[in-house]
Amino acid sequence: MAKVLMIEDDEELAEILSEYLHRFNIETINVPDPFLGLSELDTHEFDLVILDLSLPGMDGLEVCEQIRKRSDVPIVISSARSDLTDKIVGLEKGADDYLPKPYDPRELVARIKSILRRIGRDGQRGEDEKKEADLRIDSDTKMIYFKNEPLHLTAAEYGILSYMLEHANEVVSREDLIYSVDAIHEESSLKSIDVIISRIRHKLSDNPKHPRYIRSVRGLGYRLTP
Amino acid sequence: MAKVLMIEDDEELAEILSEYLHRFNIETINVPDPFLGLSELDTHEFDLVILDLSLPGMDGLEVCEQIRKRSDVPIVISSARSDLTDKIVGLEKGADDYLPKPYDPRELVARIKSILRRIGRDGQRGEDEKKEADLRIDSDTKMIYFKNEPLHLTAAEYGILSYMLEHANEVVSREDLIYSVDAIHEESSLKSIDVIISRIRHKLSDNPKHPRYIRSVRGLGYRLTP
DNA sequence: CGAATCGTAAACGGAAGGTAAACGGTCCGT
DNA sequence: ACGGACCGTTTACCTTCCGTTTACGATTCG
Repeated sequence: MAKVLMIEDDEELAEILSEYLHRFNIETINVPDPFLGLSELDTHEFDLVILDLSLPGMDGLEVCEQIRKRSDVPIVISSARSDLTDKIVGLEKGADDYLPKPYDPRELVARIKSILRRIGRDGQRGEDEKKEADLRIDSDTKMIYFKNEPLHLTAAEYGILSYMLEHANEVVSREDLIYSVDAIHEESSLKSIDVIISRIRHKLSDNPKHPRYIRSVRGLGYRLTP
Repeated sequence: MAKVLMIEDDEELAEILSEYLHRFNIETINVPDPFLGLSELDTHEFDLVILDLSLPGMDGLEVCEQIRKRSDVPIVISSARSDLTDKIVGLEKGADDYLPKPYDPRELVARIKSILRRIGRDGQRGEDEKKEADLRIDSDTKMIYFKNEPLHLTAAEYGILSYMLEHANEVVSREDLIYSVDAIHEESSLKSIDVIISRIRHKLSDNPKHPRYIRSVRGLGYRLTP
């Protein structure tokens, strides 16, 4: 069941679409205004966003930007305006598709399915298909590979990353790290960890705003999801 | 196995009914007086209440109101009085059915089954199929799962929710929480709890008007049913 | 009705996190 | 031993987060 956030002020239309989409295994949450939509995005995860452009209180394209600022979730713009410029600007702001109203719901479904298929997140991840971790450590050579490319790490970076790989998916505190990693002196400031984490993130191209690999757990430490 | 609370001062009758109902997969707890009944409701969950109207110490209709005040549990009134006004008042006070004594136990069973069926909580999901709780906590990874999706919680939210999970189905006071949750300062206003509860409810998509997971117990605190 | 309680949006501010830059110790090769 | 490359550490500054308070509407109680 794919989860979709629909930001649409015409609540009746939203209801109809919701019902229709549900028949195609797409679950929707409807919100009538963009601020609600953004806060919804902050608290729940969605596979896709359907965004109406003519919204109260905020320009639709602005909403698009705001969404893109906090997540990479696919966006389908639906709009009564069908001028080329709107379309272009929308797609430039980060939308994945642009659907001029009125449209046939079937087209909407088709486009959604297509986008979800393309990015491989239709919400029904096959059976137990286990995809290989991007981060892997070779116990013989003591090298760490990222997407099968060897990483070039300093001693402290290596120490932290290997420790976190051994404790994958767990929250690792800065204290844990400072005591367990040889290349870091125990009497150092905890802030050193932050700096080295930052450097590792950079080498993993991990955007700290929306980290994929090393996410910080406020007040506790960091968690690695390899 | 549906769980039913029977408030009935004729203990012999209660015993007989209990036995009978048990044959139809209905488990009952008997209490002879209304105060015991209400406190039982505060501490345990029931699928339905059978309430005798001629009770010692409190008017039956008053009991009905009190029950309705703290829960939406279905109520079947059973009464020796069979005047129309009693019946009407009873149903107005929130009862779901009214059964004049004497009645055939078979009718009682039929009515109970009917009510449970209507609200989709007959307590017997398949055979021994264990209903999995929607909320689950993994203490290793410090994550709480909701319908098998990990929740993104802040420290205070996590603290409150995990505490309430440890005390599931009990009423937890704001004082308990403020004292037990690290992320909340003890000197804070109790109102902070309300706000964070509200945020948790939102993340659980729990409608506060008819909460499924976190219900407030006026004047006492909150109760979590995972 | 008024008073108490609850729900929650909004705003605030202290604390935590991100990271660039500077600093300084260690390890080289020459 | 000298100078420089390397890198762990500290500092400083900025941003973001989130617990808390406040305010107001809704609901409930007596």
